[in-house]
Amino acid sequence: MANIRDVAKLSGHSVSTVSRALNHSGYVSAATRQEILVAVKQLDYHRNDIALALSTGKTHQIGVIIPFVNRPYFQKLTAAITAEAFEQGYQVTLLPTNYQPERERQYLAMLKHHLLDGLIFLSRSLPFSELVDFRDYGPIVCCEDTFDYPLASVFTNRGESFVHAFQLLKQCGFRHIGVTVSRDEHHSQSAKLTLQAYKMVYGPQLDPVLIYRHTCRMTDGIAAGAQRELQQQGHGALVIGQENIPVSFLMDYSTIDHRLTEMGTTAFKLLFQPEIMKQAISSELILRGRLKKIVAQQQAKSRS
Amino acid sequence: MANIRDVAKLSGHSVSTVSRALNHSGYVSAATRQEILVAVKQLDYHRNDIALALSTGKTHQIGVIIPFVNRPYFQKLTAAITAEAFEQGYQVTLLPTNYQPERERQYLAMLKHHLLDGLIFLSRSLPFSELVDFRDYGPIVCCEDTFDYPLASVFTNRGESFVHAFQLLKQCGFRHIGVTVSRDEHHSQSAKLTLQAYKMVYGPQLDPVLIYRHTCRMTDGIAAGAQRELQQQGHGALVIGQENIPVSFLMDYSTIDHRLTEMGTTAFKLLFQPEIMKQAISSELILRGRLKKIVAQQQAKSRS
DNA sequence: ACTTGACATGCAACGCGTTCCATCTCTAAA
DNA sequence: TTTAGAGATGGAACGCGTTGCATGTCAAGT
Repeated sequence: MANIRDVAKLSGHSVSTVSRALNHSGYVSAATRQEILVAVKQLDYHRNDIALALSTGKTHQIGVIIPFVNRPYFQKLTAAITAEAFEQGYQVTLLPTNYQPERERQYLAMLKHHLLDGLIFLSRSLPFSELVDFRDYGPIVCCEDTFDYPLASVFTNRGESFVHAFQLLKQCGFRHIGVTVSRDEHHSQSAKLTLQAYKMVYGPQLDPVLIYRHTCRMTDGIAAGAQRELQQQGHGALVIGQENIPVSFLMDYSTIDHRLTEMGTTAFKLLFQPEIMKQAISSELILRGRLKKIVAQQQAKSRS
Repeated sequence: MANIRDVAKLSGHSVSTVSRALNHSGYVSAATRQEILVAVKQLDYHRNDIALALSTGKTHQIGVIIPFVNRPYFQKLTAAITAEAFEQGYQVTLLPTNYQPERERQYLAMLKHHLLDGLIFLSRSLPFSELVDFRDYGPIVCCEDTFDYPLASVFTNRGESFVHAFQLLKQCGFRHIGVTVSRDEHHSQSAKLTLQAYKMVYGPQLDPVLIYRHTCRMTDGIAAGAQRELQQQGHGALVIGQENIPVSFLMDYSTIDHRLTEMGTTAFKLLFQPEIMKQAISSELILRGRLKKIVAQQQAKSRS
């Protein structure tokens, strides 16, 4: 593998001139540049990006901390981040944690070591206070509300969306509501928000029997599974899912689209806009199936 | 950020002794090691992994070349590779291509530049002949049959699985078969194998009308979509999908499991086992719904 | 008493691109 | 004619961990 010194030798110019010629920085005469390019071609020289990273202190790599790589929520976010990063000349490294704090610490250390130019947390088990300590080593963005902590944050206000969904259900006359959660409300932000929203709309008492636990192992369509069960049992209940995943269209149930693509894109952008600290993304309730009809009827009624 | 020389100075030992102490290589007395560890703690020293990579020529990063990050086939494979890589102390960088040859070339160059220790192709648009040129720069593994090319390969023998599936359908008395393909059979290995298998079982003439084209943009469950349509139309046809994705269970149709997790794991392992060139993974036909019943009846009949 | 080798430690080169600083030329302005 | 400054180029340090080689000590073996 030829290096820049080989090119310098062959072309008869100095290393610094070669570097300038290849980076279009500083002064290099047209003739010299030409000779250098010839040598580059002849030796099939390509810059060693590791050396560059050591020299400049920038790796053009960002890390995405992700609990599980096989959950659609995270996949959608990752896809969006990757696309945006690519656009900007950055590479994305996936950093799976299984929610193990030790792994998260390990990845944070990578930032410290200049292995990464930035870090995006899709979710985390470490407390915000611990993340804050690493801000000095590089930009960190969290894909959730970081409240008063001085940590860049992009998030959909899921709480509001949930309230909205429950209100709609109430208006449509639904009285018995079940909710599914992954971890309990003290560990899962999602669970907390869901239950809070329920209580805000339906009042503080929710029958514990109607809280269903699904496992983190489940890789797709919790709502889809519920929908299937209910259909098979001929039960009259309907389902509202999340993330507008394809199966929700196929199985024709309503869903809350949290605009994850926009969220991912924004997360990447925030890495390099330290002046913006918090960015909210608004989500959308997509009506389908029976719920859609019911809502349409309601609207028709209220109009007449 | 403290570096190894700072630690050497503070501890009163040489840089090489510090390096040896931290890497548990060579001889270092217990007392010296202790003093060095104290200095390390005091300075909050952590090794700069970029410098390490430059020095050793190993980055512990492998690249996964992937056309689209949002397709379940690739996601499953990626998840498996990532898990195995993590296990072995490697990091995975996702390299999305959209099937643009230029991007693939760019990623291959990363291998040349020692930015990556290895490269896994989940799919590609470049010809094998071009990939072969890069073998000297680092290990490359393709997740498809590379035939006579000297390129490491892990693949499920999809052709055989397809033949098996068609044979089963034929035995069960199905006469009118439709197939779906993404790109035409000259560009898509998958399409080619599917059509070949059909012809092998049902004879050379397949009604062109029954070849359905689906788009690459479709992110999930082509078979699921078909199943849905057929059900809605009350059509008697049944569907066989691929990859055993969760929706196939939910919607209760049969599927061919190509064992992608095993495939991904194997792909990673092959990077560092240059002696193994080709590795086949056998797939499995999972019967569900009506097809399962029909096959069961057939078996009962043949037994009696 | 002498050799051998395990044990311990340090020096300096290496990997490689970038960039500050010094030097030199030549032209246009004063 | 002198001079400032643009234009061009090279030298060398820098970023930082690793490792081959040289040097030195000390105890066990002969």
